[in-house]
Amino acid sequence: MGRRKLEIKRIENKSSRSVTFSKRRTGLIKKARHLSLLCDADVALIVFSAPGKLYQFCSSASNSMAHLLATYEKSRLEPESGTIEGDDQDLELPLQCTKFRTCKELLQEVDRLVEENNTEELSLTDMTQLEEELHDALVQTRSRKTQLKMDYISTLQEEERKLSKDKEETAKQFLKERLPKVHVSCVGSVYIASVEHIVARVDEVGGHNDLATNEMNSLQHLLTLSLFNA
Amino acid sequence: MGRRKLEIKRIENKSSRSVTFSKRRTGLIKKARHLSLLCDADVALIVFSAPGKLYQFCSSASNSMAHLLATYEKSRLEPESGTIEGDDQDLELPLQCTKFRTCKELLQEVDRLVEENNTEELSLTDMTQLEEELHDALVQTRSRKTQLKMDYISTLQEEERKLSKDKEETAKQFLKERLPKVHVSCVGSVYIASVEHIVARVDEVGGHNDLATNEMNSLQHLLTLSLFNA
DNA sequence: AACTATTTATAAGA
DNA sequence: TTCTTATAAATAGTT
Repeated sequence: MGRRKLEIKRIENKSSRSVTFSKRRTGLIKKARHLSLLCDADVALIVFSAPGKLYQFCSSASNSMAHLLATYEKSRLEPESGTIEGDDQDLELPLQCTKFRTCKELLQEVDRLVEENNTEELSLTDMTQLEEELHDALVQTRSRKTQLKMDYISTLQEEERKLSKDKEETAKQFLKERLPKVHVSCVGSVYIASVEHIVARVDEVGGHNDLATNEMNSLQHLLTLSLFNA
Repeated sequence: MGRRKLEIKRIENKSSRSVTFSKRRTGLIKKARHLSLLCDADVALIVFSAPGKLYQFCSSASNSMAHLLATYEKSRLEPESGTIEGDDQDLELPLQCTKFRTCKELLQEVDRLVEENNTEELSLTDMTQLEEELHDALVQTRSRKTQLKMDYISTLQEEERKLSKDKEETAKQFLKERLPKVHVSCVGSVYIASVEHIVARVDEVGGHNDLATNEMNSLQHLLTLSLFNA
């Protein structure tokens, strides 16, 4: 939408790329805000410019970007819901990468290629292919590492929920001992509803964070899995 | 942009809200993709519909949503860079919340309000105000909890970087022992560059995840901080 | 930073 | 739901 139709591919001119980035980023964040306001949706948007500067938007429905991301992490553990757009390299890479199940096998492959071309040069094509395969393995490894971190976050959250429940009853008892004065003075249901609202809220506040040592150990286990075990 | 101008506020009609959500979500994801393609930017978009269904987009520049989020978490630890749009409740709440530094003080405040109005009702306004303050404290607490998790992720990542460095030299030595055959057969600089590229990449692959127990303990410390200590 | 000719997105209607 | 179309909104190239 402008003076002429623009092909959707990388803008080579650095200056116009930067101007377009600025304009479209603004527009995108605006549209994200409109979507969340109009449709009561929860939206998080993260943009890194090519030079690596961060821009972000998060709808007010969630407390913060961090909170929304936590919700996202929880939800992605239930893969039945939701759709995914964009490049999902996991769909493309496994075939190539299964060749290199371990770092050892990868190095053996290097050996094999070198030995095959004993006195001859390893062709540039061979090297490029190998480089690509290494890159793919690297991508997969990073993805796996990140996945492990995400999994751990959900472990944390589960632990947290358990502890919240433990404290729930205590907190409820505590407040109920102090609030009967309010109940006595209430003549309608409005105040009682308010008080119970507060009790419910304090229950939520009551659950704070902690960690069991055995959870720690299981994480350590997860994270010491060896490379390429996708 | 349609038959008439639309006010940007929640669409009350459920059916048109749903239709609008569907259309605008599609448009938003399309624009996110265009921004990433045109401007070489890295974009992550997460949308939850009001009923809680997840939709997401992630640009191909990042390996995956998980990878981009990890990058995001890293970058938000360097607060000098980037801008934040959307509701940042941290900017508004601290003044009100400092009143309730601890859960104990909060409960004392409930006591005080109840005693002030001994035989009289606690006014609805009082209750609403108290409710708001409790809510604010809750929001702040959640935000703090999430921040602690984020901090821990960066601790993980730092530990990981340290271990990567330790393994770097080992991996480099290992590959250099096996690759001289390639160097010998190279007549130009092209192949050497390729080989060194691979070495550099394998260095990256070499650094895999692990955890020191003392890091665990320090996390446990962080997460057992009491409520309302913002 | 503005401007404005065009393209693109989409609200309402079919 | 999906398509159509009138109109609003975004923005590419220009100043």
